[in-house]
Amino acid sequence: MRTPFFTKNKPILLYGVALAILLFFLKWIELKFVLINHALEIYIGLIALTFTGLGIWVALKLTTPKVKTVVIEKEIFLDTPPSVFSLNNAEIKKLGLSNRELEVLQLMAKGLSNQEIAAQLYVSLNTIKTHTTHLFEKLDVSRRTQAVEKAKRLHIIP
Amino acid sequence: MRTPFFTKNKPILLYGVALAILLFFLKWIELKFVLINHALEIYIGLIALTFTGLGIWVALKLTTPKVKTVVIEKEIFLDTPPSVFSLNNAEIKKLGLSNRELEVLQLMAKGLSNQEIAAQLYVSLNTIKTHTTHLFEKLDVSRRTQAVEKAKRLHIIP
DNA sequence: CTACAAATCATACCAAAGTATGACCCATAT
DNA sequence: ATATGGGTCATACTTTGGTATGATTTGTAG
Repeated sequence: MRTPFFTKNKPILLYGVALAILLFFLKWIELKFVLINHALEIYIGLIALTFTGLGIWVALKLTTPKVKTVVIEKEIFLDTPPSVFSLNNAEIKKLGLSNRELEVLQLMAKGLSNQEIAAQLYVSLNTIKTHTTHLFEKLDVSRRTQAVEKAKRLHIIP
Repeated sequence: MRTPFFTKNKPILLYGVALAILLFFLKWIELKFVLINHALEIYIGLIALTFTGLGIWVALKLTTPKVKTVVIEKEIFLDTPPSVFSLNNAEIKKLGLSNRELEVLQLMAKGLSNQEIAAQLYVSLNTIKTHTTHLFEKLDVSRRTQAVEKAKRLHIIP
């Protein structure tokens, strides 16, 4: 990033100009005061005062400000936690659920009856009953509501 | 809170002492330089330099440090949205669910049988059956799995 | 006071869910 | 070739769930 010369050295240039003006001013004062005897102390006092002020001004202009970094934590709420995909597949394998059993489980979770599930999958009611029996054994439950609850808890189904 | 006098005015006292020392120093230089003709410019230059330095030093000591505050917003993702309480209560009122019906619904969602729910609530199986019938009417469903699914969808239960 | 909703319980019946057992087909791994 | 596991289906039976109807009690709002 290129910073223009003037902008970058502004304080220094200002200092130079101010110094030049002051020197002229002091030369003028000198001419006035050399005529008056015993006025050297006042002259020096004025110089001291002026340059002290100049020093203060320069210091204030040149000091780089301290940077204070404040980190504000902004909470963002998500209703879909991004960790759903890896876990469920692992659980399905661990439980040994077959494809068909998984399909039945998903329809079961939607609240469908065995009859409705059978219609959906174009198989007989008895087949669905067999699948549900196997499902309950593998999930270690005895009722469909428990199966759905456990499956959701294990992130097998959304 | 009481700040000790010395600690509070330390820079000012230091300035005073430094000033006193400098004045003595300058007086000594003056005695030396007045003997040399045309040395006034050098003398004044030294004074100017010295007091500029003094001004800078005083400024740096006295000024409260400039603080530039940089605010960085850090996003934190949470998976529990806090908007669950107002909505469900509104839904419960809208559906006209009674306290007891809600209790039954919650236990139902855990996968408990009517028998188990009855035992939990210390009432008879028939009572639970009555509650579930009312629940199904109000939720406009015909099976417990559907009731649980719908209740979760409406954020009535976690 | 009374009308009403909530909560309780009962009896009876039908539908759905769940269990047990056995059988068949088919692809795949041993 | 055969053992294995997934998927299919059936029969028979038990348990649970759900519906219908009616009754009692209690607290509360009009």
